[in-house]
Amino acid sequence: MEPTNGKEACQAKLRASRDALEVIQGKWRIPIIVSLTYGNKRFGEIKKDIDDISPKMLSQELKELEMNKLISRTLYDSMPVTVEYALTPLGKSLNNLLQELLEWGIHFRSEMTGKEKKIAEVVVQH
Amino acid sequence: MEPTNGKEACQAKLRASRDALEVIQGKWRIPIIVSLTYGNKRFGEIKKDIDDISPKMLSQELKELEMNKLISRTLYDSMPVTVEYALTPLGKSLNNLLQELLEWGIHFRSEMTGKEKKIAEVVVQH
DNA sequence: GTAACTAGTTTCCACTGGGTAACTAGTTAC
DNA sequence: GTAACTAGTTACCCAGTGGAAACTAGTTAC
Repeated sequence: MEPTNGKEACQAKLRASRDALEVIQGKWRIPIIVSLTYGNKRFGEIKKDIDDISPKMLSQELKELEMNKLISRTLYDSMPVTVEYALTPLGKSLNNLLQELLEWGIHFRSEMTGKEKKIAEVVVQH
Repeated sequence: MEPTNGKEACQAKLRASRDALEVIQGKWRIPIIVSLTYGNKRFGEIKKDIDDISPKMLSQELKELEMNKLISRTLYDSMPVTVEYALTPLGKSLNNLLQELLEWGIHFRSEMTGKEKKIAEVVVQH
């Protein structure tokens, strides 16, 4: 990634990143999508995968993801009513992004373990 | 990405994604990093790139990013004091992730433009 | 003196992301 | 009847995110 002089290129990238972030941001959306990466799931199953999410937040974030067409919701009126959530093609198109995110998460953790997280010394140059 | 049966694999990915999110999350951090992708910059220059960020938030998020070793801060006591921010190797290691994020942002926008964002009809199956 | 440049800090306030807990509602099993 | 399963909803509360505006502080130029 060259430090190109293109001011417009930088602005374009800033716009694209903010477009993406608007949809993906928050504590729970990515984890929910990761969970659905392992097959279609019902409300309670996602809740079990991400055990510290509250039903309120899960419900709320599933609605948001559905509105943005990243997941689909299918209601089965079986014996006890069940609902199945699944990734749409658009949701599945997050595959590469998720892969990079996961790899970086692992990389970051390995870089950090054992290292103190203090502010680096300020370097004064004359 | 196969819907493998591995419950442990899913849990491992959930952990990795949440590790990464903890560092990257928020409205401003990714945009700041994108800006620094285009070369080392001073406070005022980043502010100019991301013109709707307040100095308070920029200062606060730069500190967080520095604490997590994603960026470095160098003070030059030149005529007017200047401060230069730069990506560390760890910050630069976000390259692939950023690339995927940007591409997905563009993809998402093109998928969405012209399409109404309403909740899909509920499909009832017997 | 005043203005302008640098890089922030401080205060005050609003919104909302998110947590907890209790509650709804329909069906099956006992 | 009660309990248990499904999938949520609702009400209340708090801490943190983020915005606006004013202010600090050191130096240079006029």
